[in-house]
Amino acid sequence: METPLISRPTDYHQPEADMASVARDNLTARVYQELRQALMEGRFRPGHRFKIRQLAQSMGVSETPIREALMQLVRERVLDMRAARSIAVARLTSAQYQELRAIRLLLEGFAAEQAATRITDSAIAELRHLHRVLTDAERDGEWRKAVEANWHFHNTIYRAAGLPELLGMIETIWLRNGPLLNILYPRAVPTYSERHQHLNVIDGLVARDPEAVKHAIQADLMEGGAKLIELLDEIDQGKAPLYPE
Amino acid sequence: METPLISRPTDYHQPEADMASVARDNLTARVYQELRQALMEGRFRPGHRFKIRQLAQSMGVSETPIREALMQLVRERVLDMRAARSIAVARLTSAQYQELRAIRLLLEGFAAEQAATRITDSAIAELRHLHRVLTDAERDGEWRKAVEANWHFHNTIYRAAGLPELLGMIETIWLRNGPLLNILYPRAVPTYSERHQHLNVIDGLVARDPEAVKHAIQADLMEGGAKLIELLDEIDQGKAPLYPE
DNA sequence: ATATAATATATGATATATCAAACCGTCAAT
DNA sequence: ATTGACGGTTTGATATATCATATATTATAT
Repeated sequence: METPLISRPTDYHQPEADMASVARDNLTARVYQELRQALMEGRFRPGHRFKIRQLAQSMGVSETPIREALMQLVRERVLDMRAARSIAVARLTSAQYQELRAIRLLLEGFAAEQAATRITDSAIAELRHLHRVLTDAERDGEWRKAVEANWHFHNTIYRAAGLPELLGMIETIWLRNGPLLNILYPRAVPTYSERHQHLNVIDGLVARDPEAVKHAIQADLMEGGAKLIELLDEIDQGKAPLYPE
Repeated sequence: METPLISRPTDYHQPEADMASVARDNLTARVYQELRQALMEGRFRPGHRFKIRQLAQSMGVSETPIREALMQLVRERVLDMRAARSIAVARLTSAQYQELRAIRLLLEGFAAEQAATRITDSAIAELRHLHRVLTDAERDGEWRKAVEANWHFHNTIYRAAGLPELLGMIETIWLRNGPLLNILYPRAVPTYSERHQHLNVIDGLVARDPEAVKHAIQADLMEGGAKLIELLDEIDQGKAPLYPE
């Protein structure tokens, strides 16, 4: 079910044999990054319970860095701590998803706007490639790959905005959406009115037209989320299961 | 210099004598809240270094909850960890302040808009009171009190929006501004073109006019931050000290 | 007296032991 | 068969010991 996390043993009490290992950065940060990536990739479902000792063993570190990384994800509301005895991947209600989407419209719209005048031609070329990966993956039903390519597409734009604080906030929201999106995507594949909004985004970037890029990004978020919200509403009302058989 | 944090001893290994103490919530959360409040109130300056052991002793708990709370604030960029050997209150450059302000214009503008149609009359009455506290404090040069009243004014509006995710993000940004704002406020007291924007905010709320409230809030942020940015630019260029005398 | 090496100290990072409460299963009573 | 009490187990919470490195201090050589 859940793919086990890669184990990266680094015996703290024994002298390090591997001299090549640069920047022995702390274990908490590594655990945090691994968990973050795993969650973004949908390797853990909403509601999946994490156990500190179990993770510690599977990642080959002690409980301390595990606990610290988990608590940081709890603070970001990526994980949820209920009943003071369970740490689990947060579930998103339809209302929460919609609130986050409203925030995304603002933040990602702004980032897109800023990117329009700063993005490089090579980044635009990368976007064309990523969009092709996305559509190919969707055609082949490779949902995980499609979700990943979509994120890379958006992330490439937002990075071009050159606003690190903004980028951090946007990434956190995507991370919170990750588990749900990966699970539900096959049942809520976006349909586009006529032309895929990504193409409008690219056109706007080529023209260095902030307003056009902003609108295309916002339209993309709305069109891409419409089916998901329908499905989420059904799930919230018990009409559809979160995990179909 | 720095006011010591209130010590709240709770000997974990001894049976609790105080039966009245409800909800023995965890120490990490308490430490986190205390630090957050202290930072919001400007009780620690930008650059102030925290020491885990020292805090542990002054707050009467072990190092674990202290460290955990600090690391969570680091994750939120309220604190800054440099050189892997020091945890300090983050310094904000003028560029960072301005980026955060651009984000605030969006988020707080949206929150204000939403609040306009949901706020209660009693909350509006509270706003009138808070604004009076603010102007009185400014008249008397009680800067800390003015900063606090200003935050309560804004927070009251944003809470009325009824959007918990949005509120959390806004609070985090204010928290990040807290230390700097409290230190620099006396040297960068906002001046208002003609009428204090808070009064326009209140008028807009009374009229339940989302657009008016949004514009007044955004104008308030701009006017309130203008002098601060001038000062920050001077500090960044070394023309003015961060801490005078 | 200055500069460099040696030593001591401080501090964050990690591992681990212990605690208390929640959880789970068993078994007896009705 | 259902329910409830009891005891063991699991699990997060906290405290603490130990480690490694950065920093400060002292000592020694020139």
